[in-house]
Amino acid sequence: MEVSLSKRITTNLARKERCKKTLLDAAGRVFARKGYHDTLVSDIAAEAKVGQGTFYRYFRDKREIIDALFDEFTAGLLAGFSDMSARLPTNQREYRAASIGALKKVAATAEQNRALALFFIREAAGIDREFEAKLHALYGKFAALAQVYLDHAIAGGFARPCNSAVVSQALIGIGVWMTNQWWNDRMSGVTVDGLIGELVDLAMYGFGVDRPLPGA
Amino acid sequence: MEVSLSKRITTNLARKERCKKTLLDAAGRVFARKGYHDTLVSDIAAEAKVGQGTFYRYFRDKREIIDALFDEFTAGLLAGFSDMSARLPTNQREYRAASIGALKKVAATAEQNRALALFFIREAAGIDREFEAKLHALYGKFAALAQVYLDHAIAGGFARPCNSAVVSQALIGIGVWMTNQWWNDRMSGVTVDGLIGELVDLAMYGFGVDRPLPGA
Amino acid sequence: MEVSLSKRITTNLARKERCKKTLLDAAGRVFARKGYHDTLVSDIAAEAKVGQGTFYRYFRDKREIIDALFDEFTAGLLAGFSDMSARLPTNQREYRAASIGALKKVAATAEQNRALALFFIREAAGIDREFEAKLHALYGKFAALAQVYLDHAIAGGFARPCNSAVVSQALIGIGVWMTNQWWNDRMSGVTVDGLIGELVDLAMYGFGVDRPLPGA
Amino acid sequence: MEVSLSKRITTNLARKERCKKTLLDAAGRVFARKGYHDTLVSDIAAEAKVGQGTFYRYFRDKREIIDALFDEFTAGLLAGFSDMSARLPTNQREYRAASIGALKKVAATAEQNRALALFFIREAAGIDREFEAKLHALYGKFAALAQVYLDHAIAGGFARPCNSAVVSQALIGIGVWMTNQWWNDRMSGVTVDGLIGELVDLAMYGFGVDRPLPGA
DNA sequence: AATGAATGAGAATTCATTCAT
DNA sequence: GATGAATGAATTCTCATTCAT
Repeated sequence: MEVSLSKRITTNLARKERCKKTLLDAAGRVFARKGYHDTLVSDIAAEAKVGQGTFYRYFRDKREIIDALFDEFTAGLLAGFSDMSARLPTNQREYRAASIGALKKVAATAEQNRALALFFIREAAGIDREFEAKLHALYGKFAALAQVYLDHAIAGGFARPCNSAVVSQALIGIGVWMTNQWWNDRMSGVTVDGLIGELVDLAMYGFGVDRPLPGA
Repeated sequence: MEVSLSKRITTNLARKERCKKTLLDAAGRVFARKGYHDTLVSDIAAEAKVGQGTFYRYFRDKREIIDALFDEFTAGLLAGFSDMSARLPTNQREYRAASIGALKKVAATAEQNRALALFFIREAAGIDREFEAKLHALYGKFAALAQVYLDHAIAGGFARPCNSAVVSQALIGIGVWMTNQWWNDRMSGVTVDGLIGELVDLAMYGFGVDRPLPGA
Repeated sequence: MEVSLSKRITTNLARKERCKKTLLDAAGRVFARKGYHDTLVSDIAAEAKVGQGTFYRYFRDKREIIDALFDEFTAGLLAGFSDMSARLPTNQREYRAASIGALKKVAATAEQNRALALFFIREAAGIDREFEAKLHALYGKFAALAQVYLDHAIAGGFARPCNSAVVSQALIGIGVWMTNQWWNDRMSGVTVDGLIGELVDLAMYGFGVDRPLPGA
Repeated sequence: MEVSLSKRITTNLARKERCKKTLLDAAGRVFARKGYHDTLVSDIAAEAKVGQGTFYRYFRDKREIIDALFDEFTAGLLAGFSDMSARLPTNQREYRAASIGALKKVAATAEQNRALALFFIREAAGIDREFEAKLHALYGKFAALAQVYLDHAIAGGFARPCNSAVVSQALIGIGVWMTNQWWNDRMSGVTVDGLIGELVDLAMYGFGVDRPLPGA
C-alpha cells in the first residue's frame, strides 16, 4: 500500500512535469509561428493536444508561459557557456581564435532553439516593457562577458585602449543583429563560418587600412 | 461665388489634412507611450481630441495608421539624407570625418522623432510580418548606402578588402542597436559624440593592435 | 450650428439616461424572476433589448448594477417618508392611528416596487457581505425612526418604559418578516389592513390580558 | 472468517459514515465563512482534507450537500424541542415563564450551530427557491407550535383574543430577526437574557400603557 | 462631416464534473 | 476506494467597428 501510494505520487509528479513541458514546447512552436499577440491560449492548448482548462492548471495566463519559456531558454543557454571564461587568451592571435570558437559554439547552440531565439530577439519589446527588460538583462550578461575579455586584452596590451563598455555592447549588437539577418535569410551568399570570420575581422581590425595615430 | 466655393473646398481639404495630421501625431504619441497592442483606437481619438468615429473617416483601421505613420517618418528621414552621397571621400581621414558628420546628423534628425523611432525599432515584429519587412527594407536602404561608401573606399584602396555586404549590415546593426541602448538609458557615462567617435573607431580600426597579415 | 450641437448633446444625455434606466428596470425584473446568482449579464441585456456590450457601457459588472438599483430604490423609499416625523403623537390613541397610517403608506409605496423590494429582502445576504450591510443600514434608519417615536411616547408617559433600541428593532423585524410572508402568499385569509391592525395591536398591547406589575 | 468479514463491512460502513460527516462539517464551516456561491467544491474537499473526487463519492453535487446539512441541522434542532408542548401553561405567569425558558433553551441550542444557523437564515433565498421553501417550512413548524400555545392561552382566557396565525408568525419573525441582529453584533449593550426578557415583555404586554377597550 | 452610443464577435477564464491511475 | 489531473461548457468582459443623430 505504502509503496503503491508513493509510486502514484511519483507518477503524478512525473506526469505533471511532462504535461507542463508539453505545453511549454507547444507554446514555443505557436509563438514562433504566429507571434505572441496573434497566439491564443486555445492555440497553445490545441497544439499541445490538451484541453484549454489544462493550460490554466499550469500557467496563470499567456504572459506567464512566455516567462517560463524564456527562463527555460536562458537556463539552457547560460549552461552552455558557463565555462567560457575559464582560459583567457594571452595574445591577439589566441583572442581571435577563441572568439571564433566561442561564436561558432553560440551559433550551434542557438541553432537548436532557432525558432524560439528568433522569436525572443524580434518580439521582446512587443510583449511588454518587463519582458524587454528581462531580455536586455540577458544581453547585458553577454556584454559583461565580452567586456571582461576585452579589458583583459587591453590590460595585456593586445587590444587597443577604448571604452570597453561601449565596444562590448556594440559587439553584442552586431551578434544579435546579424543573427536576426541570417536567420531571416537576409544574408544570402555567405556561410555561417564565413560570416563569423568576417565579423571577427571587422571587430579586430576594422575596415580601414590605416591605424589610428598613437595617442590620437 | 466661384472663388469662394473653390476657397471653401481648399479650406476643407486643408482642414481634412490638418485633422489627419492631428490623428497621426496623436497616434505616434500614444503608440510610443503604451505600445501598439495596448493602444486602443479610442485612446488615439481621445489624444487627438476627436470622436472615435472620426478616426475611421481618415483611416481604415488601427493597422493602417501605423503604415501612414511609418511612411511619414520615412519620408522625413530620407529627405534629410538625400544628399549624403554627393561628395564621396577620397582617403581614410575624409572617410572618417564624413562618417562622423553623417552620424551626428542622423542622431540629430532621429532625436526629433525619438519616441516614434524607438517605437518602430522595438516593436516592428510585434506588429506584424509585413511591417517588420517594411522596416527592414528601410534598414536595407541604409545598408546599401553604407555599402556604396565602403565599396568606393575599397576600390580607392583606403578600406580593407572585405565582404562589404556583411560589413555594411553589421554597421547598420551597430547603429540601430546602440541607438536603442542609448535612448533606453542603458549607456550611462558617455556623450553622444563620444559614443559616435568610439563606434567609428571600432568600425575603422577594430579593437585589436595588430593588423591582419596581407592576403590573410 | 451652436444650437444644433447643444441640442444633440442634450439629446445624447437624455438618450443615455433613458438607456441606463432601461437597463436598471430590466435588471430589476430579471433579478426578481431568476435571483441574483442565476441572472447572467446577457439575461439583463436581452431583457432590456440591448446588446451585451451596451450593458458594460453603463455598469462595470453585475455587482454594480445591483448597487445602482438599490440606491435608486432607497432614494424613492426615503423620499416617501421624509416627512414622517413632522407631527409627533401626543397620546396612545394618536400613536396608534399614526402607526397604522404610516404602515399603510409604507405598504402602498412598497407595493409599487414589490418585486424588487422582495428581492432585496430575501437575497441581500446571498449577494455579499457588503450588500447585506447596505440593506441593514437602511433597516437601521427605519429602526431609528421608530425609536424616536417610541422614546417620545415613553417620555410623554403613553408608552411603557422599555429598551427602546431593542423594541424598535423588533418592530422593524416584524414589519420585514410579515411583508415577506405576505408577499409570498404565506398569510392567507387576512387583508393587508387586517394584518396591519393585528400587528399594531400586538405591538401596543401584546397578546396577554394582564399588565406587568408596576415596577416589575 | 464470517465474523471478520462482517466486521470489515461494518468498519467500512462506519468509515464511510465518518468520511461523510467530515465532509458535512467541512462544508458547514466553508459555507459559513465564504457563503454558498463563493464556495467551491474544491474548498470543501480541501477543508475536509480529502480529494475532490472523494466529494462526489458522497454527494451528487454542491447543492445536495446543502440539503444534507440542513436535514442534519433540523434533526438536531427538533430533537431539542420535541418535549416542548408536554406541559402547557395554565395562566399568564406560567406562560411567561415557559416562554422565557423555551427561548433560553433555543438560544443555547442554536448557539452550538451558530455559524450554520446564521448561514441558513441569511442565505436561504440566495441558494434557490426550493431551499428557501424548506427553511420556511421549518419556520412554519415553529409558528404552528407557537400558535398551539397561543390558542391554548386564548381558550384559557389568559391571552387576548387575536388572529393567532398572524401573531404567532410575527413572534417567529421577531425571533429570527433578533437572532440575526444579535449574532451579527448589531445589538450592542444588552445581554441575551436581557434581550429575551425585553422581547417576551413586548409580546405579552406590548409597549403601550393603556389596554384596548374590551370588544374593540 | 463629426460624433459617440451601440453592437456583438471573439477571447480569457473559471470550476463543476469526469476519469485514468 | 481514493485521488487529483484533465476537461470543456459556460460566462464574463473587451474593443474594433458600425450607425443613427
